[in-house]
Amino acid sequence: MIRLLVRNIKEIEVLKMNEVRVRIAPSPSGNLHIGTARTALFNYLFAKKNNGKFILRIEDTDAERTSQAYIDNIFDSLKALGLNWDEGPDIGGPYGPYTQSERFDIYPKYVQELLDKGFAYECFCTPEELEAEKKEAAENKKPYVYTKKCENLTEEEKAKLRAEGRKPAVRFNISKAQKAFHDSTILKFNDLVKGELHMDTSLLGDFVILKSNGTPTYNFAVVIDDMLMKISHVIRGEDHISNTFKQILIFEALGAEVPRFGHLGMILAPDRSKLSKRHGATAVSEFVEKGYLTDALVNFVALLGWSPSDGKEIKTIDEIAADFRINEISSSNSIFEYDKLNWMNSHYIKMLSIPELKERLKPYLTKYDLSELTDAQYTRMVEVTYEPLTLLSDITDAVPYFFGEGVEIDEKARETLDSDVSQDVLKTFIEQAKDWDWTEENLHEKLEQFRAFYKEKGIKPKVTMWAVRAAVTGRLCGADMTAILAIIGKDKTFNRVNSAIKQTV
RNA sequence: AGCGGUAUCGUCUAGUGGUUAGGACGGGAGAUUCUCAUUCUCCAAACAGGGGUUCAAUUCCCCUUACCGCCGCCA
Repeated sequence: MIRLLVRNIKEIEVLKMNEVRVRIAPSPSGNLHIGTARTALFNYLFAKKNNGKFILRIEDTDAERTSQAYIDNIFDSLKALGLNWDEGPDIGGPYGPYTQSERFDIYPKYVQELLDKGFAYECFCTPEELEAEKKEAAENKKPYVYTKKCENLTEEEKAKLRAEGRKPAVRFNISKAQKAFHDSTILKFNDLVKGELHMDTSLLGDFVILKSNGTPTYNFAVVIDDMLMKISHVIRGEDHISNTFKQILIFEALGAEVPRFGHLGMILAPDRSKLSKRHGATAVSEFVEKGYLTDALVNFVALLGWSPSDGKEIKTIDEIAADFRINEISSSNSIFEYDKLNWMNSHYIKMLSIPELKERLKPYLTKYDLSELTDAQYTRMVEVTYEPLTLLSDITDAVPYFFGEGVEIDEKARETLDSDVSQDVLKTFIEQAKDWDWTEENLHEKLEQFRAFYKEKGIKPKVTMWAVRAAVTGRLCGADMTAILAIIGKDKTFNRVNSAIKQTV
């Protein structure tokens, strides 16, 4: 009985060890970047698919570049995208804290362990000395690697340097770790998306793991945190591949289980450079402000590297998760093209219900006085204007003629109004329409008759309507004319048409 | 410079040792419509180049080229 229990516990332990735990670890030195969002998405999808945990960790070891506003932005953006985390700074979890700056007292212990095991050593080189070495390497067109000058300092030498007031940094001894755990200088690992990756670690310089100010560097803090948080799979951008080799060695030096790694291709701007401000929005929050729907953003970004097995590209995040296989992700870079995102966004806008649209459009209608319209009129306005929208914000410029008394006439409309035909149409319109019953249903019928009336005179329906449209809306294209007239009402219509009619002496 | 990675229509991609190399966005043409848009139909558009291996290569191997990334006491 007891034996059975022990066995069960062991099995549970094994299961726990095998539990999928992934993380997204943004550094709060900016708003959540769309590329980071994609990495987060793939981590999230992988976790969901494998019944694992998705963890958020804030990497703020560099205090100078960190700000609370960025942290908030990261939280908000991730939430808006629907990438809810199971453990994180705000909600805690079994392996917290989840903010690196709050973990600073954890790291020294492991630095000491590495020091004790001989996998790390103190380095007293000054920034100036290092700079000189780098410069020399560059002049000789040699790749720069740290000289290991401080590797074998004696206690006396160290004491002397300390007495001079020098504060040491701690460097990781790559060759020692490599030798301890591998037969050659070649380090290999099997990447989840790229397959086997290898690297000659003798080409790597001993890197700093603890800065002279006592704070850990990224490469070290990441390993300690991933180890302590029992991260099973590290999915991140391929710009981290060279870090991965260093990090694997630290895991090994610490006697920790090495997680599995997967490296994603990068997202590039259309000019194949890094996606930056000059290409437009880069932060998720900027896209949202512009009127992109987070569902569309998620769907679009998932398609950068991943493709659905059934060929249907429009999918919810849950559907994508169910269909997600990390090894099927494309390992090449992909270009962020707005064309498809825009198409997808308009598609998602069309899938929104009218009540939902009415609410979501409101932030983009603040320059108008919505109280001019009844709820029924506003509903109708939305119904007849939402279809051509690419962005929610497009609504702003699509609806000015529903508001205010007069209307601004654009150039094309002006030209149209100036023609004799248009003037004739408008005069006739006033004459006929004054007796019309002003319901949309009736207007539809009357306008049809009105067009027929002119068609008999050889005037195309298009031309007839252009005159009315130009007078009432000030432009040549826009929503359904019948609906427009019904919404703005008879008085406004007449006022606008009348003011478009030239007064002849 | 060194090291690592990637290479299918313009873009995102599917796919296979023998296929008319498929889809989506974008582009073009047409239909519908009071306009713009929507919607629908149709069309054009790709295996980077050179060597191998093989009866057969877009697919496997090598080289070249191009592009991306990394070479911090940044993350």
